[in-house]
Amino acid sequence: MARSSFSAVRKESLSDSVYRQLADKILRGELPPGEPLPAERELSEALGVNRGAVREAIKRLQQARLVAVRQGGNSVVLDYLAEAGLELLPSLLVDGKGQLDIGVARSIMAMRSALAPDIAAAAARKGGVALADTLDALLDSMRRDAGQLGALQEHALAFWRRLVEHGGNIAFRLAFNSMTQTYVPIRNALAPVLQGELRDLENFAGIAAAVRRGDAEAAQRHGRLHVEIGRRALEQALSTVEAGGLRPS
Amino acid sequence: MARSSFSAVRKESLSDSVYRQLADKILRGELPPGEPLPAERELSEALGVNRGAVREAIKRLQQARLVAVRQGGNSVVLDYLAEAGLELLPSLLVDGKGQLDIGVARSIMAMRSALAPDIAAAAARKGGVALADTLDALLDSMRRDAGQLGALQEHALAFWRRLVEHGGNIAFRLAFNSMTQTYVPIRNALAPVLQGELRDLENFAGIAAAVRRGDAEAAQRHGRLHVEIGRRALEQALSTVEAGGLRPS
DNA sequence: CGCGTTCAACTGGTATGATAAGTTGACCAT
DNA sequence: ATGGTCAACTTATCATACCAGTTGAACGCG
Repeated sequence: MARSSFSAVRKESLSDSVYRQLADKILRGELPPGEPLPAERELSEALGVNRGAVREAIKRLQQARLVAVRQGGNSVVLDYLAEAGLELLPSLLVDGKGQLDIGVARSIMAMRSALAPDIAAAAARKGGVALADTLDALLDSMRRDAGQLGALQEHALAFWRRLVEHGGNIAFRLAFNSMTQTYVPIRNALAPVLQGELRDLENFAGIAAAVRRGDAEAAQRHGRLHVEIGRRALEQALSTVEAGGLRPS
Repeated sequence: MARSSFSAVRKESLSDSVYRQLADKILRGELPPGEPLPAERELSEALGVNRGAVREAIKRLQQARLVAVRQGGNSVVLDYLAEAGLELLPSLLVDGKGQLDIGVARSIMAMRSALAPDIAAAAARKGGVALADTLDALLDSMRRDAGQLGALQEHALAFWRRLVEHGGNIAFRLAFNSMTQTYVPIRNALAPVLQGELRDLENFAGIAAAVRRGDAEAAQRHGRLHVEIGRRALEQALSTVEAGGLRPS
């Protein structure tokens, strides 16, 4: 019995489609910073949709800081490298055609390496025994499903989610959300690459034990060792492919 | 002669206003997760605006992952702690009434402490002499404006911006953007608190020198020492006020 | 020529009302 | 209990106005 023989039918609204098209053009550089966007009326005619749909899409581009809008003048494209927030990561990692950007992947792993140790440390400071118990339960699940990479992956993600939920740091939590949303679409392609990290139950256990003792420093150390395994593995995998391009999911 | 005796006139569109109102209700917990949003027609009537404005606002809420929308049913409020991305930080730090959330401020400083060292390290690896030159120029400006906290603050922000621009890590860069957008609205209130860090030209110089040598480890060390100054200072300031509440700008 | 004024032709912002399409829950027949 | 029907919701989309701010070229005055 497969985990999901069926997948949700995709339903994309018109404004979603318009947003994706415009965002993709901007992120690919086809619409460079400073370039004025076509008028809403032009766009709606060119795309064959109502002007309301175009306006909704442009409002979202504005929120993502991809364009600046002002009444009376055309909307202009902004420099997303200087303006956009972390929520843009998923669109940057895999572009409109499903191609994976290796530089972005490297960047994400580096950021993960920077944050994960401190997430573990914060959890150790604030989590307490209750958190340690749920972490131990997850460790049991990991040991039970040691052979199934996909299951291990889910458990690992849940492990980190617990840590970040109980660390009391909302910035870490939001950043974790952004990174998770980037990770999930490509997790199947990533599982074999990260298997060394996924099977590193030693540091998972080390973190759990450190949380139980309230030992922030130990949690930080185990966290750092753990994610470095994955970072190195991905680094090696990327440098061999470097131009091939993995496919999401 | 003040730096800016005039400020830009604020112009908020109707949909912006609707968005802020709804987002504030959600972030304050007035509209808890799972709660269905009023129908678009109800909202437009209650707020006295046309339905298009409401729809644009809801599209933005959807993009921020504050609500889930599906045709035929009411939109429902999501749990932003579990869904939203880092771009939500500014709205969380200072709420609709301009009150500053101390826990959020602490979180941000912790995240800054986690990222800054690695940002400096990445810049040292990739920046080269060209970056070092611009950093030295900024150092000169800092020494020249040593007495003016506001100017120092601008220079420090530019210093870090240069580092993150040349580190070649787009995740760091986007996260930096998100944090900067959080920082700017309250920077005037923060300047006196962070003055110890702003006047720490020693570690700024250390980072610049490390960049010139391509010494990532030294850059990381100086970066860590530097931001820890500010983190400790804010920690102390917050624990004394703890319930007072600073005002932005 | 230089410089401000005017104004028509843009742009986005708001409003109204109609129709299509999907969801929900009560009701009913089997 | 199960599944079908249907009316009353909801959001999605559309078309067409008109309001409001920007822009640039044409104009006129010194």
